[in-house]
Amino acid sequence: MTTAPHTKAGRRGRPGYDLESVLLVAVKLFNERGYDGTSMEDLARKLGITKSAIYHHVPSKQELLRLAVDRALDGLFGVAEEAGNLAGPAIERLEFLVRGSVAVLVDRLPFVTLLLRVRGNTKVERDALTRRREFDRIVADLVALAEREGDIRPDVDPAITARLLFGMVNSLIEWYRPKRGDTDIADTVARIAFEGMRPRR
Amino acid sequence: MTTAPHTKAGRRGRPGYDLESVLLVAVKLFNERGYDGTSMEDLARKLGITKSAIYHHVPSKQELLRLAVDRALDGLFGVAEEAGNLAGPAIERLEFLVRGSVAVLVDRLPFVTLLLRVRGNTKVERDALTRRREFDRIVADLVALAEREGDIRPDVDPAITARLLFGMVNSLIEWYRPKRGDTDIADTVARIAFEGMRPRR
DNA sequence: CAGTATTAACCGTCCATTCGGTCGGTTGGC
DNA sequence: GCCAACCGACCGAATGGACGGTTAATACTG
Repeated sequence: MTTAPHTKAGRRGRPGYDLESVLLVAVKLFNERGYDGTSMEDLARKLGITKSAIYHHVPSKQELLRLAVDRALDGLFGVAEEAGNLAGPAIERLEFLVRGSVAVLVDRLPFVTLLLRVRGNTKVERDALTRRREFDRIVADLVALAEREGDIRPDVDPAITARLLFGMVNSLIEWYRPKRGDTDIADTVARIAFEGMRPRR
Repeated sequence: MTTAPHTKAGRRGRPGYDLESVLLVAVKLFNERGYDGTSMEDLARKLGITKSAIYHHVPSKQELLRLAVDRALDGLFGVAEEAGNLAGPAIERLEFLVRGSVAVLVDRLPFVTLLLRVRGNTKVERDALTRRREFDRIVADLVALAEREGDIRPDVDPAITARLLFGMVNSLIEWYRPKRGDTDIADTVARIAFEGMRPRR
């Protein structure tokens, strides 16, 4: 099945795909079959154009990947910065960060999905992993601070708590598919994470 | 860097790798670079033998993958069955299932890691995904039952609670590396999951 | 205990196909 | 007539896999 080239109106030149629309289809395909499992020929077929036409929009396959993961990382660092500028106890900033991360995850689902599957084979992937680890460290520091403030249980290594917390958050990419009319997923995640799985009494 | 062929003593034929030892190295490599990102030549180089020698042990690259993911799935279904045969409230069986899953995850870390990254490109991968979904359904049913018994908060869709719970559990493959002397990770996970992140009072 | 099967691991070479990518030329809407 | 989108032919390298022959251990036999 091919994807129709949805050209934005009011553009010069011959209508068809632009970089943005190519990227969207590419990322979707990368997520379905894996980056290495998707050939440029596969992508071309899906787009309904030839392989060489893709190279008019983007210089390399790696560049497609870079554009995608950067979009995810920029979103995550955006909320991390917001959370850092906040006042109040660490636990509240942490909850803000969790809710914000979920929002980014949902809003840029295909991009974050791709990011979280990067292995580190090439420079582009290693750079992405480096930035991602930076983000993880911000989270870990915040959890550690919240523990020192007495709002996170002290009998578990805060680094592990942070991992488990964002393990839960990041799992969204595996199963969450936004539907209109469903309750706010960020709220659900925050509730399970911060209030626990058991019923409140 | 090549891996030394650790032959078990008292075996017939020329010493060297057998299927098991090839599989171990292969799975490790698949996890580092991704299945599609690892060529049989890469694997051969790592093993210190030629590519054709690998095909003496295994008929295809896909078969290596099948062996690996089956080992993971067999482990998970093992504890699922155990949990099913248990008596007592659903919440207790669920905790048993979580602890058991963590144990399998840690014990068969490389195999489960590979399983959780399978995309569904080939028949082998689709079969694995089918079995995995079966396991997820078992978990979801158990969570739903525990909710009906009043031990899981009713204001969140049990299917989502199940996803988040095992999202947390499965995240172990991304960061947990067993070290001797550290506290039982299954216990830590169960505590965070069932008692929550906040301090007990 | 010598010699011979038997067994399993391994090598070298080859092959059809697919890979990411290049290049010069063409098409079609503003 | 400008310009972005696109085509088709092509390239060198890498891919998974096939195949026939070789080597080094143990097991069986007289």
